[in-house]
Amino acid sequence: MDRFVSTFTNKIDAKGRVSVPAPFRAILERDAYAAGESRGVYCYPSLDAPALDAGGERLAQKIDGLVARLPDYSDERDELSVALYGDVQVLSIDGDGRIVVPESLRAHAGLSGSVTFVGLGDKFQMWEPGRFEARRKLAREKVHEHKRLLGGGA
Amino acid sequence: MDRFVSTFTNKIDAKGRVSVPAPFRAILERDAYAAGESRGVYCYPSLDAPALDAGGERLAQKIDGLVARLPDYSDERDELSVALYGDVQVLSIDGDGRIVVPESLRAHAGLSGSVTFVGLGDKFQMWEPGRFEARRKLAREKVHEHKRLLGGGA
DNA sequence: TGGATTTTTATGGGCGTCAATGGATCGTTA
DNA sequence: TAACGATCCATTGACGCCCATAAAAATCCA
Repeated sequence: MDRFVSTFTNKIDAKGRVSVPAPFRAILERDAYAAGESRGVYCYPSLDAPALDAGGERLAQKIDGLVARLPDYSDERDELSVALYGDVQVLSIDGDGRIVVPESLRAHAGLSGSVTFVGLGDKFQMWEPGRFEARRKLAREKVHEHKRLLGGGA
Repeated sequence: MDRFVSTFTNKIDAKGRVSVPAPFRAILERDAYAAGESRGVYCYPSLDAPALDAGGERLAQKIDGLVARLPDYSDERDELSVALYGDVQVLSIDGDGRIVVPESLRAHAGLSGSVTFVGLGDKFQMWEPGRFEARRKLAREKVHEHKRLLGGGA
């Protein structure tokens, strides 16, 4: 199973378009093909970061799974649905591998000039480059702290 | 199976007409075609929110299913039937993809200038934009609280 | 190994189509 | 005939689609 890895930074042009990094695109395509669905990127504001979460069909099905566990027409289901489906935007990839990020999403992540794509395994995130740099630095430090806990595995 | 996803906000004109977002329309059409039924939107006041629930044939059949589970002529069945069927309006979509929301429904959701369409998987809701924003915020907080319970999925 | 060539990516711009919206027309009915 | 509903028409702006250029990567060949 393919995973999103590495980070790439691309520009947003005057029309709000951004190229999805080619390696990510390849994964999305295989993913969509496997699910028999049309291509499309599912994108929503990250719950705990000034960034956007995104992924393909596999991610969409994961969300379906969460909601489907709850009984039809229950309050919990409606609430969860609003938060999960309601915030999701389906971005289509044009012939040149680009997407348009709507204003509402761009605002949440503070995106303007360029975007940093960050692979996270079964999904990826989109960050304002500056903010991501800060976050990455912090993450490095934490990893360093926890390194001994990992017990020299990989 | 197609799902209603994303949110869209459209205007209500002087005559009470609103454009149904094109992606939703596409789903409704496929849905109606699959069921061999004429197009039409089933719409009723949400039971637990100042909003309207709406959907196509698939939603109608789901409601049928809920009611059918209860024994014939039971009080529960009568009550549920009234609650679910009683307030349902079948709205027709005109040639330009618009529906007219009747006054009674509009009152329940407090709709006036514009409407926010919220995809919830197998149905969608129509909200007064301001109220929806509040609801969405609340829902996100709840999801955030329960995130670990959900197994870190989304 | 080094250099040349071909292929993929990223990015910018132009253009046609479709969706959203407002207004007009026509028919029906009270 | 006035009011309302349904169908049709027109405008505008957004979005999808195509092409052009340039940079980078991969490939090939001497």
